[in-house]
Parts: sequence; structure tokens; C-alpha cells
Amino acid sequence: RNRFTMDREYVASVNAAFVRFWKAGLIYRGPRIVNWCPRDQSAISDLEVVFTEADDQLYYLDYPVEGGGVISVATARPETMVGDTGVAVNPGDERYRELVGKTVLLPLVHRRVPIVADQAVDIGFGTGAVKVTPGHDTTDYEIGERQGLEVRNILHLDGRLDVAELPELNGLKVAQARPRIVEMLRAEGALQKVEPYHHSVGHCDRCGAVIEPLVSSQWWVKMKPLSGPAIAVAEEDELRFHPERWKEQYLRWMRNIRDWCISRQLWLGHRIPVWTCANSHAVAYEKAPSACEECGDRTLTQDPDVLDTWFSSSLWPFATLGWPNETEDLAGFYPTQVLDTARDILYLWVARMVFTSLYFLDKLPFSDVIIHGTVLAPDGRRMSKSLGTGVDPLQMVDRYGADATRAWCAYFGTSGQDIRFSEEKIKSYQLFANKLWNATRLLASGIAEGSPPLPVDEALLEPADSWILGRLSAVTRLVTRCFAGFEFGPAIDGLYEFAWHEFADDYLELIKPRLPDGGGSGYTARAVAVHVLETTLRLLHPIMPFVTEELWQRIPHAGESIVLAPWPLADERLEDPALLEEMAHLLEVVRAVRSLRHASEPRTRRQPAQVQSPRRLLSEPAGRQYLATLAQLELNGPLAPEVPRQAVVVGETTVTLGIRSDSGVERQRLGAELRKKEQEIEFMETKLKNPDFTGRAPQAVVEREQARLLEAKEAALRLQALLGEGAG
RNA sequence: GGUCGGCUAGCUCAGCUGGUUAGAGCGCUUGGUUCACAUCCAAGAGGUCGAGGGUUCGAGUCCCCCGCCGACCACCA
Repeated sequence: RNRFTMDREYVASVNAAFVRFWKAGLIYRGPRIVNWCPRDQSAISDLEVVFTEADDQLYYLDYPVEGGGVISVATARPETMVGDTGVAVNPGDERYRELVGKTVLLPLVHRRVPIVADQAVDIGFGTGAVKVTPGHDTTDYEIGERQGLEVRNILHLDGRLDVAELPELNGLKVAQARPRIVEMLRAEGALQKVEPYHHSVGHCDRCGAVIEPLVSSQWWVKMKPLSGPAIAVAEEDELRFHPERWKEQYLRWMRNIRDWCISRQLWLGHRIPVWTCANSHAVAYEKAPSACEECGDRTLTQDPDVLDTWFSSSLWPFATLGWPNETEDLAGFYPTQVLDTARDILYLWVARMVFTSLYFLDKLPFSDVIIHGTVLAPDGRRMSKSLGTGVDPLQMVDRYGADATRAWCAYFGTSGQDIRFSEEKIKSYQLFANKLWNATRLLASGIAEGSPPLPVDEALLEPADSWILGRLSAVTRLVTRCFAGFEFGPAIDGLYEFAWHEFADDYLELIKPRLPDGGGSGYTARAVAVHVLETTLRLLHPIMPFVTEELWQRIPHAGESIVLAPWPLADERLEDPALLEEMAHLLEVVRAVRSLRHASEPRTRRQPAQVQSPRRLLSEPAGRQYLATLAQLELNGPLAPEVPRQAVVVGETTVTLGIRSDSGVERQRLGAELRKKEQEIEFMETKLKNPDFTGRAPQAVVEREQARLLEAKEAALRLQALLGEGAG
């Protein structure tokens, strides 16, 4: 569903919210100091001011004190001295104790202003005395409020000076006026010194103009009554953040919040729904009124200002559902559970959705906020149109598919860490989709589309079948747990590894010889493989929705669409640790044989070999068949006496190959393994000889290390014997 | 000024409450094309975990300090 904030229904929600705040006394209009953009000629909120560092100058001005002496003040903005209405010092500052209460005579304008004591003054900065310009500085405004100082405005709304008392400066822009007034002050002997000064200057988020704080009548929302509940829900973890550290950021902002300036002097936006009559009754109405609520006067004018865009956005979770009407949508879909967003709108939007929702509906709009990372350009810069560093996601979709693009987003976005864009990573998920496609093609051949799931007789399961079913269960547990904790990266990793390497590379290769048999063993293998693939597709569906649906339809399944299919359940009874260990050993033997054959000549497809092993799986025909299949061996019958031999030894298992090979290769592998074992033994012995370790480490850890040492020693003995005899 | 995050293989990144000798993808080297997939398979090389201290039987993981990189907050005139 789409909703535009200027839609008629949405406007009605915005007005309703305004009126409710208004009736509760949470909205007021009044002159206060605001961040004023002289270019846009509008007030903007604290969040829309961008501070950038600048190298300026700090001017020290001498103000003569009546009755004798001078007091020096430091300022980066000398032109504002025309609007000074006081000088402030810290109440604890001994240097100025006897001056508090006296007056100074401002240079140039020759106006008398008081010296006051206020705790906002930093004793250590500058001279410890500060000129107070309540009309054009936020801190000074607050000092002025506390000390009862006059507010003088010296700026026009376009940022030019409005100083009739100094005709030579009147009408100049700040940048032009500053050097002039400095000269004038110097001429009058009021300029004591100038120092280089590095500080931050506020700029308009929209247009970049330097912000001029000034006092102006604006509309405000009182924040204290709203922030209280919004703080409580986070403190009590009803509202949770992922990663958790954002909770503190949210709380800090919410705790230090000031009243929210919601009026803007812009052309486009929601108009403030307040009308004023000829008798000056200003009242908020949900719909344009025909007469004043207070006096019945019919000459009404609507406030010319519009609302801060985030005012309407803050209502999003419920205004989109028809609030304040009690609609079916609102009842059905509010509240939601998860909000996923970037950190830059945590305060602008997320925090505000929280307090408006708590206020109007008394319920959180969502319980979990995921703050994902930001995608940066490959060189680490921000992506932006002006830098030309952006990437069009639709192009990525065209090139690699929506599934691959989405999988990449899910993998990298949700760790909360910023990520440099890399097209190759998206491509790797395209290849993954291709892998799934091919595996499906292998299994679907010969099965009619739309078939129901193939029943499996558990009595007919071979070890490999049980193994992959157990692995599937483990992966199901992993993915389910990861999703519950919003950890999509490890979930995708697990599925990728399982589907590609365990299922396709190992299991499908293992069952290939069985598949042509349409009866018992072949049927069982295909049924198990289809079941594993079908389940894997369901696990993967939230991440790669399109290809999983397409493939799911092509293999036996129950139900109409994968998106409606139930979430897979793990079955831990299928996870047999002993079998897992047997398979791991078998695969290790496979790797060792492949490694040797890699360095051998000639490479015949079916290499005659014999295997000796006390291991359970390798003792039975099925296990030996697996080894033969994966390592491409011919295990039947004794080796002819004239064939050269080469032994591959992994643990208790020995595979003797009839192969022409440089006998140094296996010797080298075994030698390297022996050295590794010897290192391990030394490491373990040192550790176990340390009484601190055996005394202080948990018993289980010590026992495990002892077992490892024994194992390593046995392995080393076997290897030594082999190398001593001379392999081959 | 304060706070937070990052620094792990050539590149991009995982590594939960400290416990086998640190992992993946890409890239690189070597070998492989009848039988789902060369968009593939197999075998390999590659890391003093940013520097330095400390705690601990044991530190990529906890503490301190420093260095870069990136953010955020702030009423330093």
C-alpha cells in the first residue's frame, strides 16, 4: 500500500493530532530563540542544524565599567555587540566579584548594560566574562531569561543588520559588517586583541547557509510530558534496539530533549490548523471553521506557517492505518513488531514515532528497532549523487537478480556495521541461486511437476541419508535462532554453506550412483534429497523469495505457495553425533586421497584401491561405497602385485592405492602432519604440566586437553611408524 | 570538549558471555569438460587479529593507554 503524507486522509490525521496536542495544552506559540536560516527565511529544528568546523578569529573587546575600570569579553561575533544587553561572569569567579551589579557602557552604541552572575559562564574560557546577546545566541538567550535581560533584535530576516543606531553598518550582511565593526571598535580603542580561533559554525541542513539564531514567534510542542513515557519504555526494554548500543543514544537524546519547534516558514507542507478571528482568538480546528469557536466571528485567517515535515512523519505508524478513526486496518495491523532503519533518522523519525504513538494510542508502534549499517562507496566515502559515488540498486537487480541483491543487503546490512559496496559479493549470491537451480534440475528430472511430497520409509535410510537429515535439522535450528535475534548474516552463511557444500558437493555426489535405481535405494535417496532441498528452500525463502518460489514449485511439495508454507521445524532426534563424527572422518579420508591423487600420474577415473579401517562407517559396504564415489576409487578386489602402491593414512584408516606416484608426495604430507602433531603434543604437555592450569581451569577443560594429548600421541606414533617403514 | 563504532588473509567482511593450533566469499596458484551446474568440481598458498602495557592457568575476545579512520552529541562566548 502506498501513502503520501499530503493525501486527504493523512492530512486529516495530522490535523487531528495537532488539535489533540493543542487541547491538552502541549502546543503553544511564542517568541523564543530559534535556528533561523536567512536564505530559506524559515526557522529550523535543532536536528536540522549541521555544524562544521571553521577557522575564525576570537576578538577581545574592552567594555568600560561605570565608576572606573574595564571588563574584557571575548567573542567570535563582534557585530552582535550592538545587541548586547548585559555582561555575565561566573558567580564563583573571584576576579569579578565586586563588579557584579555594576554597569558597563557599550562602545559605539553607548548603551548602559548590567554585569550579572550566571552559572552558564565558563571561568576558564577567554577572559571569564561574556557579552550577553539574548537576541542572537541560544546560551545568551537563556542567560537573559534567568537574569531578566532585555532582548534586542539586530537582524532582518534575510540576515542583514538592522541597526539604525549605526548607519554605517545598517543593512549590511554579517560577513560585510564584521570587518567594519572591528575597525570601528579599534578606532574607539575597544579592541584589545585578536586571536586565531577554531570552532564549529551551524549551517542549514537544506541550503548550507550559516544559521543566525534569532528570536521569533514560532509554534512549539512541549516535550517533557511526551519524553517521560518514551524514556520509560526503553529503560524497561519494552522497546529494544539492535545493536543494543543504540538504546543509550536514544535515551541520551530523549533525556536532554528541548521543546520541539514545529513551525516552518515554507511554501510546501501541512498548514498549521490554527485560525485567528478578528477578536484575536486563535484556535486549532480539525477542519476549516466557518466561525470562531470563542466569539462566533466569521472573519477567520489561517496561520501562514506550515508544519515541520517530521511532525506528519511522526504519525506514520498509525496515520497510515486511518487513525483517528477506529478502522479495521488499525485494529488489525497496529502495533507492528519491527522497524528497520538507518541511524541517521533515529531521532528525526524513530524517536518521534515512539512518543506520538505512546501519546495517542498508549502503545508502542513497534517493539524492536533494527539499526542497519550504511552502504558506502567502495573507497569508503559516502554514497551521494553529487560525488558520483552512488549505485543504482535497480541496475544490480538487472545484472544479478533481485534475490542476489536482497541476500547481499540482508547479509551485510544487518550487522549494524557500515559496509563498503562490492559488486562481487552480490554476484556470489547470483551464483548461489544458480547452484540451487541446478540442484533442483538434477532432482526434479523424472518427477512430474506438482507431485506431492515423496514418502520415505525410515527403515530404508542409508547412513548418508540419516547424516544429511541430521545436518538439515541442525541448520534449521541455526537459522531459526538467528532470525529470532535479527542476525541475518550468520543465517545466510549457514544456509549457503549447507546447501552448497554439504548438500550439493557431498550428499548429491554421494547419492548419484543410487539415483538411476527407481526402486528402493534410489527412490529413498531422491525422496530424502527432495525433502532436504524443499526444506532448505523454505528456510531461504525470506532471503531469496523469487528463486525459492520458482524452484519449490518444480519439486514435490505440499501447499499452494512457498510463502504460505509453514516454517521448518528442527528434529533433534535426527542429529546423531556419532554418525556426524563418522562422516567427518570419511570426508577427511576423501580429502587426503584427493590430495595425493592431485599430485599423481596418471589420473585414471577409477583408481584401484583398498581400504582398511576399524571405523564403523568405513567397515560397512555403504561407507566404502561413499569413499569410492567421492574419491573416485575402484575398491573391488585385490591389487595386482605389479601395480605400484601408495598408502594414504588418516587416523586409523589406511587407503592403499594402486597408483603411479612420486612416493615423496605422501611422505611429505605425512611428515607435515607429524610435525604438526609433535607441535601440538609439546604445546599440550607444557600446558598440562603447568599446575596453575590443572589447578585452576575447569575440570572439563583439563580433561578435554588430556584426551586431546592422548589422541595426538597415538596419531604421532602411527605416523612415525609409517614414515619409519618408508611409505610405499 | 564529550561519547560511540571500526582497525582480523591481497580485497570485502564473520568471529556469542575468554578455552582446540583464527574462519568465509572474492582474488591468486595447480589440476580437471560424457553422465545437474566451467555461472562448475577438486587440490593448495596466504594472517605476529592497528601499536604498547596489564588482568588471567589461558586474550582476536576483558581492562588501561596510544595511533589512525568514521560517526554522533554539545548552550567553548
